[in-house]
Amino acid sequence: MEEKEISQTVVGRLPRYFRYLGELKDEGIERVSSQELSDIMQVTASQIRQDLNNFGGFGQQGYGYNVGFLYDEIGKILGLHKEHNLIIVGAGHLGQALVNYTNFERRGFLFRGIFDRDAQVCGRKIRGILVRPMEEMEVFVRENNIDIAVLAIPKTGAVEVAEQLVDCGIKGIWNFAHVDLRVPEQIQVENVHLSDSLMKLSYNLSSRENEG
Amino acid sequence: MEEKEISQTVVGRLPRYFRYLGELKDEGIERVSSQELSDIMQVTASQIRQDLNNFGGFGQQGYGYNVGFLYDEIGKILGLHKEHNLIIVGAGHLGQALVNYTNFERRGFLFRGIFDRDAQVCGRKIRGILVRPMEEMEVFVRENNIDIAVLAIPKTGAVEVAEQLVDCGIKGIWNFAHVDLRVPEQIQVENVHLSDSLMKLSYNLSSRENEG
DNA sequence: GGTCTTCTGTCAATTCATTGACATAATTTT
DNA sequence: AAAATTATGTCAATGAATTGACAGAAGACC
Repeated sequence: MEEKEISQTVVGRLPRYFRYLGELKDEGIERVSSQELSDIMQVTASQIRQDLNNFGGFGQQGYGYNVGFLYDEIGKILGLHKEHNLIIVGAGHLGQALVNYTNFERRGFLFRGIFDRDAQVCGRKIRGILVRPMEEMEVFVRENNIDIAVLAIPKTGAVEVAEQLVDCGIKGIWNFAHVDLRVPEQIQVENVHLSDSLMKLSYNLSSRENEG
Repeated sequence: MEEKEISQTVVGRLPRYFRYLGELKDEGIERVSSQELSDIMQVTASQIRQDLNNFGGFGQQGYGYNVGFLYDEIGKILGLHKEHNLIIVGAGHLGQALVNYTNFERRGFLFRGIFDRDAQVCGRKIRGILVRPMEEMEVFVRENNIDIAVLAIPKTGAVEVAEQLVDCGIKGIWNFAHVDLRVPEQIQVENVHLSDSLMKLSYNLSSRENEG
């Protein structure tokens, strides 16, 4: 169905377009040109046109882009028109924080279950969702049509859990564990390596210092 | 002091090198060649050599790289030999999760203060650190030599808080708020846009489906 | 100590990403 | 209705990142 392979560089920019278009929409703005967007978003107009054209001609010469239409289209491209069933593995501070962040649900990412290896934590509820023992995970994933697993556990054990998840048919893993997962290529992994991000900031702080 | 500007693409890979070298070091391995690292890390040996050479000749022909030495050097490049004083703005679930994640401290990122606009939350302690009202933030930053602020607040208000932080001399912002901050160019901003990351995963899941 | 092997640092080639330019289509103005 | 303006989609040019290739330095071996 997809004509050409889209680079991850482009994909990485889509959510930002989506965000800005959502804001324009909320402000009641109906049309926008690549130049106007360029001014707002601080990227070149050429890049915007190039990026959007990967997915089709959404604009019209002499008019620009219809904000609502483009917003919806990018939403579809990002797969936000479908619902996703998620589980969280790891009910620690981070896992809890993610469950409690309701914006994901608003975009169709529905937390269906939470799993933790700690028996003390199991049985508790977080935002109304029961924390279950790890042993129940595989059956739960199969029975509840779960497509995304959020890995909010320490790196020890993350590889093993990822393997289990792959075995019971998960499609994607949102990985907060500080380790690289080796999974079959049809499984999508999106890493959020917080310490890497902080180190990058640290680098930029020092390099700035050294410049003077 | 820096000879040439290093691209953010390269900088973004440094923490990963650092992580793998740390693991090798922990395993007691003393030397490693770019080819061996290449096999472990799944990147080309050429890229590894190219990346490292941006910062100097750390290796030796016929020998490879000394793991311990290279680990330390990359640590220094990343600025991990210095301590950083951090504050967290926003004592919600995410802010708490970050404070409770002790690995940052281990790398020299020290949480010195937590701030929240909610009077109900102020006065509480999180991992021994007092939550203070926003009004005290500016003075606290100045008096405690804070260089990094972690923005763990909703996007409403984030821009304003960022401005305050810049005014009282912060050097870097680790931004978890879902908004782009406009700050003077000497201030470093590192964004962690979780929903963007999740949308990227969502895109890759759908595009994979469409391929068949 | 001489020979062989290993493996870096670096240059060149290639691939990928971004920017600039413009023909042309649709809109707006008069 | 014609002229003027706007702004896309796309091609070409430029710039950046990645990969490949190899001279030559250091280590390993005999």
